[in-house]
Amino acid sequence: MAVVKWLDSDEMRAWRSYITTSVDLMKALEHDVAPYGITMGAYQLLAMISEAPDRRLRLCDLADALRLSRGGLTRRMDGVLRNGLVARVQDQSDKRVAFAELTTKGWNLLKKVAPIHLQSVRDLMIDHLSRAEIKAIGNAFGRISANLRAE
Amino acid sequence: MAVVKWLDSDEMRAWRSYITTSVDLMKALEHDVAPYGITMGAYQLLAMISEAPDRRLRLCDLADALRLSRGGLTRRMDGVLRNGLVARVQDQSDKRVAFAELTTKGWNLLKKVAPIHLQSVRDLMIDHLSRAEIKAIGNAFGRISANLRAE
DNA sequence: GAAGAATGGTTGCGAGCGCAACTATTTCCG
DNA sequence: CGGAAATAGTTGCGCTCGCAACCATTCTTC
Repeated sequence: MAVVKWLDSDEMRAWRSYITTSVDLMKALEHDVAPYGITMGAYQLLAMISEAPDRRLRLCDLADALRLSRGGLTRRMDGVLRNGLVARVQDQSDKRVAFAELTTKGWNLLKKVAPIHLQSVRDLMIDHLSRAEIKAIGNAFGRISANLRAE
Repeated sequence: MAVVKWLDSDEMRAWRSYITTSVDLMKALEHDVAPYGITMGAYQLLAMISEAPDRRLRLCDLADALRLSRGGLTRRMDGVLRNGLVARVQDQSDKRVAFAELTTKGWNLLKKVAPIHLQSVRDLMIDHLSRAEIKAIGNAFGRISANLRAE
């Protein structure tokens, strides 16, 4: 095995600041939506469904979008089902399939929380970045993501 | 409350690619060290201690560095203690305090896994970025982090 | 120097999630 | 058509971690 090339100081700074900041950032986002009685996990679930046609999504696709295992999704669904934010709808043509569908209550909550969350994203990240940095981050992470999925 | 300004397409791309890629990236890093019988959590713990003077660190400082609650650290310590990678050393002058100290076994494992992890970081992220992107990410996340800690 | 506050660490409890095994349904092919 | 393989979702188990209550020790203040 070839000797691994260590990170130089720019690379190290990028890596470390990225890793540690990401953890802090996620906690801060979580903290900001907590007063509305919702976790970021549930928020992202609602947000995903809301963008789908008819505001419903196959559980399977939802799991992929949320980067959850199928079992993990079942558990996350438990919460939002119990709170009446989402309904579980059985597919009539393929009886293996079920959909998660946003309820009125879920939709109302999402409409209320989305601006809060958006403001967090601005305050904690986006508004601290120059246009060039925003583009750089979009490009960089887009490329990293494409490579991850290709592996 | 003022109307929130929605994200434009560059901002949205930056935000979304950052969020989703980060999750995927963490899982990939976890996957790459798993064959060596270690989790990223334990790896980061070992790495933190290894950088401290005498390769020992107060539990309290370790928890801060790892972004864990004190309880969370106790649990993460359980694992590495059981595996003999780290020793728990009581402070003699202040009997409330304990240190985590790298054992020879822990140090050897770290030496073995560090190049593997480093290679992952390069393959999955750093080597996909231009020098300008690396600097942009270092600057951007450094600034975001400073703001988070200031709040 | 004694009472109360602050600090460091652990523990019980519960939430979130991955994995593997399981059931139900559908598809694929000989 | 019929049986094997694939697909969708759930469940039991285990791991990680935050929170709050708790104990021990040290510091502060009068």
